[in-house]
Amino acid sequence: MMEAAEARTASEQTRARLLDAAREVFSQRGFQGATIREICRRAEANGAAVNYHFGSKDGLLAEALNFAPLAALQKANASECPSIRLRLFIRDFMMMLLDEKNPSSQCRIMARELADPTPSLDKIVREAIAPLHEFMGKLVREILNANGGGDKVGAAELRRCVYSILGQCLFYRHSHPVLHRLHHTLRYDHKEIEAIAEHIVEFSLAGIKHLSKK
Amino acid sequence: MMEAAEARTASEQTRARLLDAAREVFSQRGFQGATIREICRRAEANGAAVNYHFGSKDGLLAEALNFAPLAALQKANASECPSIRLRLFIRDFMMMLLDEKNPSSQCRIMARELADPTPSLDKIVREAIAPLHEFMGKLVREILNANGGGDKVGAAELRRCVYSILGQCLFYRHSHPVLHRLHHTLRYDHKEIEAIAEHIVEFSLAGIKHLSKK
Amino acid sequence: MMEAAEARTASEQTRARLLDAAREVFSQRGFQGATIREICRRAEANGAAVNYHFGSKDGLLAEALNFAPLAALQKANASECPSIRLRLFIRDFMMMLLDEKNPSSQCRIMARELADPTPSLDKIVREAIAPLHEFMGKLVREILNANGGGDKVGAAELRRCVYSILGQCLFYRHSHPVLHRLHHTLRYDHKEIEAIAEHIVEFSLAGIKHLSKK
Amino acid sequence: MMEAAEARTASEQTRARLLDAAREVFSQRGFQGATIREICRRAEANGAAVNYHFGSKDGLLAEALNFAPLAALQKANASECPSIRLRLFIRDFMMMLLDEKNPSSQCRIMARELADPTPSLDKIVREAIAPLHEFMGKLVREILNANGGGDKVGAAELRRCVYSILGQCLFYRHSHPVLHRLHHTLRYDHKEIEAIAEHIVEFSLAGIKHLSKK
DNA sequence: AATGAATGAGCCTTCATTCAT
DNA sequence: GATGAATGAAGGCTCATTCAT
Repeated sequence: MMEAAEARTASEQTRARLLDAAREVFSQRGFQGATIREICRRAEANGAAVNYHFGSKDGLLAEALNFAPLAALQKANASECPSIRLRLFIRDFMMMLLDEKNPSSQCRIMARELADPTPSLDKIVREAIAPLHEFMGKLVREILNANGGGDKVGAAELRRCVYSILGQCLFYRHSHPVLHRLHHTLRYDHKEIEAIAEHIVEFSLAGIKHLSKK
Repeated sequence: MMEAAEARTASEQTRARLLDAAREVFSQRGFQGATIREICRRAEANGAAVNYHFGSKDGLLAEALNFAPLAALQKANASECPSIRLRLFIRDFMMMLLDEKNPSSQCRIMARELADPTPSLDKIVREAIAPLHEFMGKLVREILNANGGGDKVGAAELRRCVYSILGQCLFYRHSHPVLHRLHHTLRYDHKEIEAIAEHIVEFSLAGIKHLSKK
Repeated sequence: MMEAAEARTASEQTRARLLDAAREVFSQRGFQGATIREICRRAEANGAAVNYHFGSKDGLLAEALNFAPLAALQKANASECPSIRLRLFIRDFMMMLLDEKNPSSQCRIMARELADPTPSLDKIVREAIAPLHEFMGKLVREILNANGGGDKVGAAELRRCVYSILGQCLFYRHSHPVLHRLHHTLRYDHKEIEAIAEHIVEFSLAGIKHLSKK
Repeated sequence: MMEAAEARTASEQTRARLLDAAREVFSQRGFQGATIREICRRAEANGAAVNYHFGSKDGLLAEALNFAPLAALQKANASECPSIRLRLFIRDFMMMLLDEKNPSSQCRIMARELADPTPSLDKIVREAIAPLHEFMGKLVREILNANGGGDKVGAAELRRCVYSILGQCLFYRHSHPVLHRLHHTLRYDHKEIEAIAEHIVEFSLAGIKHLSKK
C-alpha cells in the first residue's frame, strides 16, 4: 500500500496508486474477475488511466508483479548450516505468504495464476518460481549430503522433496478459504505462522532424512 | 459421460448431458472462465437450457458437484493397519487428482474453488472436505498411536499433519501449470502417479513418526 | 426498406430490419463511421442484436451486401446488337447508381469500400466486380469486332476501355458531394439520369470506335 | 517532406513535421481511420501537439491541404493547341494521382474526401476543384471550337465532357484497391501511367469530337 | 510555449439471464 | 415443457481533447 510513498511526480504517484490497487484487486478477485474500472476507482484514477500507463490489463498485471521480496528471502544466511537455513527460509516464506498485514499481495496473485494461468505465468515461472525451485533444490541437496545420503537420492526424488515442502507451505495459502470455514477461529497472526512454519520444518526434515537413509 | 446412460425422458438426458459438459468445462476453464454458451454447445442443448434446468450458472455448478468418488476412497480397507490404509488412500487420491483419463473432473473443480470461492464452496466444504479432513485426522491419529506417541500430539498439531499430507497431494494438481513449464517432459501417467504417491507416503510417514517421538 | 415486408417469423423480421438499417447507415457513414448502436436504434432492436444475428459488425456488412440487382443487369437483352446492349446496360446501371428512390444502397456501400477497404472487399470483388468487368469486357470486344477492329486492340487496351466506361459512370456517384456543391440545382431525377447515361454512351462508343480504327 | 526545410524555430519545424505526417497518414488511412496518435508518432511530436498547433483534427486536415501542385498543372503550356494542352495536363494529372513516389499525397486525400466528406470538403471544392472544373471546361470548349462544333454543345453537355474526363482519371485512383485485386501484376510505374494517360486522351478526344459533329 | 498526464465519451463485444411463444 | 430470440449490463479498449504545469 505504502510503496508509492516516495514517488515524486504526479504521474509516478498515479502509476504507483494504480499498481497498488491492481495488486489488491488482482489478489482478491483474480485476473479475470478483476475489472479495470474497480482498480481505477480504488486508485482514484480515470478509467482510461490503466491503458495510458500500462497499455492493457495484461500490461498492468505484468508490472504489478514484483519478485524482489521473494528473491530477497533466498539471499541471506549463507553461513548457517543447511537445516537452519531451511528453517529460516520457511519461516520468512510463510510470513510472506500468510501475514495479512504484509503488503506483499504478490504471493496471492501468483497463487491465483496457478489456478488460472494468464500469459504472465510464463514470466512468473521464469523470473520467480524457477529460481525458487533451484534454490530449494540446492538446499535439500545440502541437507541430504549432511546426512550422508546425498548419493542415494536422484534428481526426480530431489525434486519431489522440494515439491513436498512447497506443497505444505502453499497449502495454507491456497486452502485458506477452506480452513477458515472448517475452523472459524483460525487467524494467521505471527504466533500461528511461527507454529505452522515450525511444523513444516520438523515434518520436512524428518521426511528428507528418512529418504537419505533408505 | 456414462452417467446419463440410464436416463429416460429427453429432458433428463439433456440434464445429464449438461452436467457432464459443465464438469468438463468448469474443470478446464474455472467457474468464471466457463461460459454457459460453451457448456450448452458441448451438451448440444439450447442456450437457455442451463437456466431452465438449473436456474442459474451457480445452480449448475452446485449440481455438477459429485462427492461420491471422494467418499468412496474413505470407505474401503478398514481391516488393514493404518499406515497401509494411508498408503492405499494416497495412491487412490492421487490417481483421482492427476489421472487425465479419469473422467472425475470433480477434484479439478474443487481445486479451482479454493482459488476462486463461489457460493458453492460452503457446500463443498460441508459435504466433501470436512469429512475428508476428519477421515484423515483419524488415520493420522491411529498412526501416531501405533507408534506410541499419540498422547504427545495435540489437536492443532494433528491437524497440521493432515494439512502437510493434503498440501503435498494437492500441490501436484495446483501447480501443474508451473511444473509443466519447468519440466516439459512431465506427464502424469500411471507410473509417474504411483511414484509420486510413494514419495508422499514415505515422506509423510517419516514426518508423523518424527512428531510422535519428539 | 421494404425488403423485409415478406418476412414471416419475428426473428426474420428483426434480421431484415437490421439489414435494412445497416445498408442505410453503412451507405451514409461508411463502415468505420457507422456504429452498431445507430443501426440497432434505427432497426428498433436491442444493442446486442447485431452480434446475436450476425456475429459481428463485419458479419453484418457481409450479409448486408446483395449483388443480385447488379447481376440482373447483365442478363437481359442477349438478342440485341452490342451497342444497344451497352446503351441499355449503362442506363440501368446509372439508374441503380444514382436514383435516390432506389432502395439499392448497395452501390453506395460498394463505392465506400473502394475508399476504405474492409475484409469484405475481397468478397465484393470476387462476387460482383470481377463478373461485371468480365461482362463489360466481352461487350466492348463485341463492339470492337462489329467495327472491324477487334484484332488491333490488345487485352490491356480493352481493359482500359472498360475502365473508361466505369470511371465515367462511377464519377457521378463518387463525386456527388462535390457536384452538389458546384451546382446546387443538380438533382438525379429520372430525366437527368437518362441524359447522363446518353452522354456516357455516346462519348464511350466514340472512344471505342476510334480505337478500333487506329 | 522537404517543405519543412526552411523552417526556423523549433515550433515551426514541429508544425511542418506534423503537416507532412498528417498528409501521409490521411492519405493512407482516410480522415476517420487516421489517429492523432499515429500522426504525432510519425512526426516525433507530443501527443497534444496537433491540438496545440491546429486546434483540432479537423483543423489539421484543413491546413494539411495544399492545392498549389494542382494549380500549377493548369498554368503551363498556354501557347499550345488545346488538344495538346489537354494531353499534357492529363499526363501530369495522372502522374500526380498515381505515382506512388510522388510525395504529393494531396490527391489521395482529396479523393478520400469525396467518399467521406468532412467540413474541409467545402474548402477543397472552393479552392481546388471548382477552378479545376473551370479550367477543364474552357479547355474542352476550345477543343470543341477547334473542331467547329462549339456552338452545338450546351453548358450541361460541356460539363458532362469534363466529368467524363475526370471520371476516367479518378477511376484509377479510386478503384485501385479493386484493380489490384483483379490484376495482381498491376503497378503504377511511369510507363504504365503514360499508357493510361495516352488511352484517356485518345478516348476522350474521340468522344469530344463526336459530340461536336452530332 | 509546449508537453506529459489525465479525461470522459464512445466503440465493439461478451455474457447470463429472461421473454414469448 | 423447452427453445429461439431478445435483453441490458458490463467489460476492455481507443480516441480526440483538455488540463496543469
